[in-house]
Amino acid sequence: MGATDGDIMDKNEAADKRETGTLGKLMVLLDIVTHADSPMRFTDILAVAGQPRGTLHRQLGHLTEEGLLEVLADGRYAPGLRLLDLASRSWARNEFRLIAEPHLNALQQLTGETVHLGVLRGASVIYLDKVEGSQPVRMYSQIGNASPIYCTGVGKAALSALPDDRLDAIISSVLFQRFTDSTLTPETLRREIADIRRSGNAFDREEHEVGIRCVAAPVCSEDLSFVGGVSVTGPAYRLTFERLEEWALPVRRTAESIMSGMRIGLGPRR
Amino acid sequence: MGATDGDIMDKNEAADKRETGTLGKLMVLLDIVTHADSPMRFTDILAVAGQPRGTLHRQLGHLTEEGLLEVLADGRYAPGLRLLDLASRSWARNEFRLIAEPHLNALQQLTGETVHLGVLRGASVIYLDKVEGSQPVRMYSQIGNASPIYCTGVGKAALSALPDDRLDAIISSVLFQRFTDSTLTPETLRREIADIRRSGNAFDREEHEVGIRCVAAPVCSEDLSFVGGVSVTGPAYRLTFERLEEWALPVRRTAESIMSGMRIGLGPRR
DNA sequence: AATTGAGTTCTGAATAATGGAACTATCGGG
DNA sequence: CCCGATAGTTCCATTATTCAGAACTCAATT
Repeated sequence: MGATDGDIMDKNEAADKRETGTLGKLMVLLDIVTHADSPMRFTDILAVAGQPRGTLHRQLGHLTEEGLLEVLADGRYAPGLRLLDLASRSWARNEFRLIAEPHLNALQQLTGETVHLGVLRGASVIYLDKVEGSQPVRMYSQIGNASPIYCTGVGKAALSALPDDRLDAIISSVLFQRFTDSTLTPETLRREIADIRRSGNAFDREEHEVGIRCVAAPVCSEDLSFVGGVSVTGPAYRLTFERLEEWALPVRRTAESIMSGMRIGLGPRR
Repeated sequence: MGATDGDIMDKNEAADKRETGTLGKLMVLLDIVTHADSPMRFTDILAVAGQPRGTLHRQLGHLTEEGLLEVLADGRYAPGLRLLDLASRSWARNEFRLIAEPHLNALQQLTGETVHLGVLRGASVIYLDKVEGSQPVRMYSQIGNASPIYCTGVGKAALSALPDDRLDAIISSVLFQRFTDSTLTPETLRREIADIRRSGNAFDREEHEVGIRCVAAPVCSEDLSFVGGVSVTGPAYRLTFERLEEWALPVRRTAESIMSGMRIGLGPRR
């Protein structure tokens, strides 16, 4: 199982200067509960939320009332079903995903491996879509997942599309966790970004999970409102280094197709 | 393409007596935007939200700031990526889903058809999980989807587990849309519910989509904090009426296994 | 240049959130 | 059975946010 990262988008998320008032406070709670490994009791939340008991109680009540949280039989709080409902709609109609979909399928056909579309959010990559071969594998298990940016092909590809100031801001806000022997550090990451900018391709050589490699290429809109990447991922025994090189170009081509689709689909304000 | 229902959980959702203050108002907006077929301009939202311009502007600003909404290049509002992030976590750790998973897989193996786990939320069914055969079909396209309760096997199974008062409340709050020639009306639904209670199985005989049939059975926790169902779904040419009968028992067995798993997993307040 | 439409900013007044304390319920000993 | 904890809920005067509407900016239209 791929390590899920709990603590990556710390500062970028919270320390945004602007305030969102009541909503912001509630979202902090929602994050606490959804990030927990298992449902939390009132007191558990109280300990980390740093709010007076009365206040917390009302806030959790409101979140529950709205279906964003759920109270289990034993009183513990878990994420609510409304989230699934909201997300499924948000996913189904996502413009970028819709534009990319046919190109992702084509790339999957060509390579026979799993193809991903990911997008940068804060200091994480969120997988927007995934096209697999024939195996009946759990799909939701990836889509929507937030993954670290410094050890996934899509993440590094996305970073390479950013201007230096935003790149620096992100790199310094992330804490680098070591997943495998090959996981990058801030310094090696910077060097790699330079390579990616030159070649147009990012690679993941078992940097996140042993035995998993990928080739990726950046996909972004002109105004950088969308910054992400496409990738082809597979097991190391099939994705030899030659294979990775061989697919570098098709992946880049796919990225370009998606980008030109975005210009058509989003350019004219219909 | 299966019809997606926009307008089903009207009253139950909104007319809940309790107020959630600021959060409630913001969630209404979020619903408006996520329910829209395409991104909405400020003025579009203004028209349906019934809020003063200034107020709406700030509210949308807050939602955007939190990543729940996104502002596209042309200023239109679309659902934000944070929703995916929240939902993926909420799904991955959902207790009921985790308990049901192995049983769903077993049922899929046995029947070779697609197996669903759904749960009642308000007056809709939300699909919590789906196990398919070999076809590489889009999974997210179902999970999280809210479907009508009166014309899906899982929906009818779930209803049959409810006490009469809650059943009545739901039936009267839903507006029955006619999807196919076989779609039920409030009256025929009530009659069917009675059948389901007797036999333990719900069927969908092309009531939602022509050519699609299913057998389902109710799954619920003792305290009715979870009310849902499992189903086996497939094309009419494979799921003959004899087949449906043949699988009625295995589906019921699966439902029972899940329920006993829930008693073990949820009973003792660990 | 004048008009309309779309979006943003500002303000005192209205409303909802806050936090502390008091209250209740449940549990584990002694 | 009672005591003291621990856990969760309710209350209410105070305070901070949100509200509504008007005034304002900016662009496109005529």
